[in-house]
Amino acid sequence: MPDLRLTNTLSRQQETLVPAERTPDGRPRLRFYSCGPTVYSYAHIGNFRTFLTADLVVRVAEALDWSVAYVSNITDVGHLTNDDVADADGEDKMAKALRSKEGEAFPTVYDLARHYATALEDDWKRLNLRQPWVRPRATEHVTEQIEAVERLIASGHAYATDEAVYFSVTSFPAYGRLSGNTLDTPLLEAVRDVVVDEGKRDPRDFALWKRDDHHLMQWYAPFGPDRDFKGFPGWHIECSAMARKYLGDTLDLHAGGEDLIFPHHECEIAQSEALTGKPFARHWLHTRFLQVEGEKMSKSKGNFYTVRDLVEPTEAAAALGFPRGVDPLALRYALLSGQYKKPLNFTRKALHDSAKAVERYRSARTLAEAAAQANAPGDSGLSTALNDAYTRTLAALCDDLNTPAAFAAALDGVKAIEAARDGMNGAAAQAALDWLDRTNALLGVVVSDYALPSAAPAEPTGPPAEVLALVDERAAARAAKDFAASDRLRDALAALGWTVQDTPAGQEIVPLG
RNA sequence: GGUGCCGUGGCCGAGAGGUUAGGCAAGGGUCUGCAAAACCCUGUACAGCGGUUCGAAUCCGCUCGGCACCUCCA
Repeated sequence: MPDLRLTNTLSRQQETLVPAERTPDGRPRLRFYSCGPTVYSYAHIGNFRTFLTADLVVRVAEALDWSVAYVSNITDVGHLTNDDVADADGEDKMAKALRSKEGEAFPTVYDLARHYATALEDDWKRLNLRQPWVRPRATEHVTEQIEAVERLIASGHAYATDEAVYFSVTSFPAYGRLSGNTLDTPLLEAVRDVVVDEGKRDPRDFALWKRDDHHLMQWYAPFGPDRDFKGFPGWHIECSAMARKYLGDTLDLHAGGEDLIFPHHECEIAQSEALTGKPFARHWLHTRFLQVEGEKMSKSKGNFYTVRDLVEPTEAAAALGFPRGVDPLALRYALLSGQYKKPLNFTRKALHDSAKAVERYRSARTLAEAAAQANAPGDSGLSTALNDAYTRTLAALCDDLNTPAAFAAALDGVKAIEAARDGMNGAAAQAALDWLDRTNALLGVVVSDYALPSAAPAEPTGPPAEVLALVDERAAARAAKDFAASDRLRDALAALGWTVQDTPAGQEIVPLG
């Protein structure tokens, strides 16, 4: 088994990921936490690029026969748009979403959060991501967060003002180790010094809890002199609390988008390590941003896509050349087509390329299934080439999740199956199916693990009778070698929206577009 | 201003001091009534300018361009 090497943001170098713990039967046990989204709207494809990075780690770990404890949270507490400002004038994004046009459908923020959390899980399945072992929600772990804050206050790492509880950054000298924004960085102080709270001791301190009895979500917390601090938790503390609850004091791996390096992950490290005295995560993995057609994805530029925008038959999908919606596995392929540690340019063309690639896997599978059915005698001549392709695919993924190299290696396997298409005996077909399963376990682009949600467009039930009549007529014309008539009929079919192709098995009709 | 990262052929995207990445597109061919599909062949790229080296896309410096974070953000 190859080593799994990943770039560690802490050292900015590739390091071999070695789980600290083993299961009773001696397998490595990976403790892995991946930051999920705030559920105030539908997750976009950039979010999913990050989740796909985590998904690959899980798949590779499974292929290496590790036991994987994979936790991916949902942030369903609305946090102020300015995390350091403790006054209640700032509006949090969940509250903002509730007041938006889409938000009118929801009676409360809780309903809104529930809706978008469900949507996230649907999209998760559409893109064929592995389910986490636990998907904890911030609102269901407020007790754990309050306990963590209490302990931080007790140990002198945090203090309460009239308005909030802050983590004292100077009490944790290693602050800045992850991002490079260390305590001697002069502007960190200047930029964060926009706080109106007079009681804040250092402008760089960040909030663990905010007192706010107007916030849409609020809980009683025993902070402050009167031990009555009705309010809501700071953004960073939820991950520290939930990671610790499910995975213990020290994680093997913690992942997220590159924007989380600072302040979110930096603050998590400070809180967690101040709390436990132990290293929080041994390895940090961050996914670079996705761009669309060479530009930053943004709603104002019209290049902002959610998964459902592309997968369902929407105007957005049609504008990209997919009137019936993009094959979810093609979208998955496109989002994996670049290595996580480099920016990826998501383009219309890349999406079309990906759709073709996914189609090749699918047709290889069809070929193999047919040959398995026929089950002609003979030895498999395919096993060696396919085993080699698998080994190289896995090796590429172990080399810092090098997905382009992995896809290149896997495609060699597809080619081997295509080349064997006519002479494939039963043994070769079994080898092909086996290889497709193993490769699918690694990359997830051959078939989905999930029955697609009902939103998946139903395939048309077949061509209408008039089309079938023309096809029959054309078969007759071809049999009579009346090719002029045959070509006229092909044009007639095209006018009805169908393409006809001649294959060794006869005519094949597919809808245009 | 600070912190971190990137710039490869028509497009997407690996590689990383001396040996073909790969895909898609394009051109040529085989096959087919014609198409389609499939298969075979073809491209010669590393932002610019200096430097180190026998040798640099790969190391160093500068310049230009882009991205992220420093304020909610995957």
